[in-house]
Amino acid sequence: MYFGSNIAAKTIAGDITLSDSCSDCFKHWRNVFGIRQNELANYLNVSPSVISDYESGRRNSPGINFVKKFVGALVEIDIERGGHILEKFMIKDTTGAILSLSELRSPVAGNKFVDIIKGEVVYGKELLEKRTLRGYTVVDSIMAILNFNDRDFKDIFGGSSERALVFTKVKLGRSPMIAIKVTSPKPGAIVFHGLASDDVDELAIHIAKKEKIPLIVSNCETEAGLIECLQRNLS
Amino acid sequence: MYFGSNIAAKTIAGDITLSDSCSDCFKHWRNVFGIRQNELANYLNVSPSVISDYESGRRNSPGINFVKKFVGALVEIDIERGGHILEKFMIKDTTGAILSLSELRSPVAGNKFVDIIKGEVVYGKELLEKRTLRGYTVVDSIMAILNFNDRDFKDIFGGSSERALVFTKVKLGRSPMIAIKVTSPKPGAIVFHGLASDDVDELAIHIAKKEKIPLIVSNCETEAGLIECLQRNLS
DNA sequence: ACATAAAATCGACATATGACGAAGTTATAT
DNA sequence: ATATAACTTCGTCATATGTCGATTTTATGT
Repeated sequence: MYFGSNIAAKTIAGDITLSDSCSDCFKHWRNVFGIRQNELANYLNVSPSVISDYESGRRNSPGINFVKKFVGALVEIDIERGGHILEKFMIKDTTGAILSLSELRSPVAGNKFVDIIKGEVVYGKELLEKRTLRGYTVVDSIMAILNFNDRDFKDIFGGSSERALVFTKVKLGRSPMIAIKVTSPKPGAIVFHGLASDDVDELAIHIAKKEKIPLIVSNCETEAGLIECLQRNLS
Repeated sequence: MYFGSNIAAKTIAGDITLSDSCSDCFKHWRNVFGIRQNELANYLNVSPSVISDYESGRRNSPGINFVKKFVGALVEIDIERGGHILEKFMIKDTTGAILSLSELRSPVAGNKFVDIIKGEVVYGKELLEKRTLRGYTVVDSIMAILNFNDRDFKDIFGGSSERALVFTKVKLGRSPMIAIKVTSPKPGAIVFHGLASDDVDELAIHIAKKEKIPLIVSNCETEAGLIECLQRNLS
């Protein structure tokens, strides 16, 4: 199962933005995706010369809106064609633990996130007032404990510490919190699913306090329901 | 050992560029690094109101040059302060196999790269004429074979297939090429160090041909010398 | 509550972008 | 060698950016 086309897009956008020669970069990435200037221009509803102008370096500091449109088009065109180029840059989950993963275009307020997942805050109500989240990852805690290594954790954070990490099939929540404790960067919020808020392990709460990470229990009926809530309400 | 501050920078730049609200993003990242508008403005030699204008969304498509300067400043200020924020986003090599890793600001021509590493092209002279490289990774092939897993390979590519992958302590080069064969994305060039060009394994060359990846043997005296050459000549 | 630091707002203006379309180049295949 | 597809170059112009400095608003610490 592949995840993270948005992470791939980010990498490409970052590459273009930081490059010394964004014109070369534009051309490079268009070529990687095997798309004609013509096609791209059509897709973006601009004249082909616009693409060429960018690729030939006529403008030296294009606005990020153009970069965004450009990268978006590469990604979408590739997806239309089957996503074979994108696939190479996406995360391949070999552990079977990742159930869902997304980076949000615009951040959500912590409180709103709690509502979306029918959450009950076990620790960190005040923290959530101020915190915003920019992505989430849902992992099967059983599979994660069995199969994750240190690097897997880094992968699922996608470079941002403002993500929610959602564990499903949680009994008491001790082991997930231990995993968090030894990991960096830390998530901006942790969600448990599968247990009542009263059942959350004391040590887990203790770690949450120490690390200042809000701890939430989701009362969605099912795992699938939780994932659906996230996907429907957050983009 | 940590690697890849440039990858961190890219992630941040990509985040800002693709974000729906780049102004929020500017503010977010400045806050993550704990830098005052004031300080940033000083560092960039602009008036503080410039920073505020960007963060308050007065302009909706800032040029990538500003983004570049902005991210660069965050990174450099953090490094001056000890690099504690950056560290969280960098790659931590737990395998001991990564000797050096860099993404270049501007691409190098394949041929120039060969010269820099005192290279002898075993296969793919023509390919190198046209190819450019945008980064390199030097790995200890012994350590890599012992300790790398599938994901480590993905990590060291940093999202770009236009990288050179340099293996040191190579005997014949067969196992490194086998590793490449099962990996994606593929590097743009492979360098072996530690053996004579005549000793390169036939099967290794065969794979290189099949995958259309130039295969180069570096004649630098020592591993350390090779790494120094790279660091001195490429940024 | 008050002083001070930090951040936001805003008018102004030189300069660069974003986009078009026509005309010119370079590859590539027949 | 020629036709065609793919790409580059360039003049043009409306609009947006990039930046400043002065002023007002919002935090923060005591």
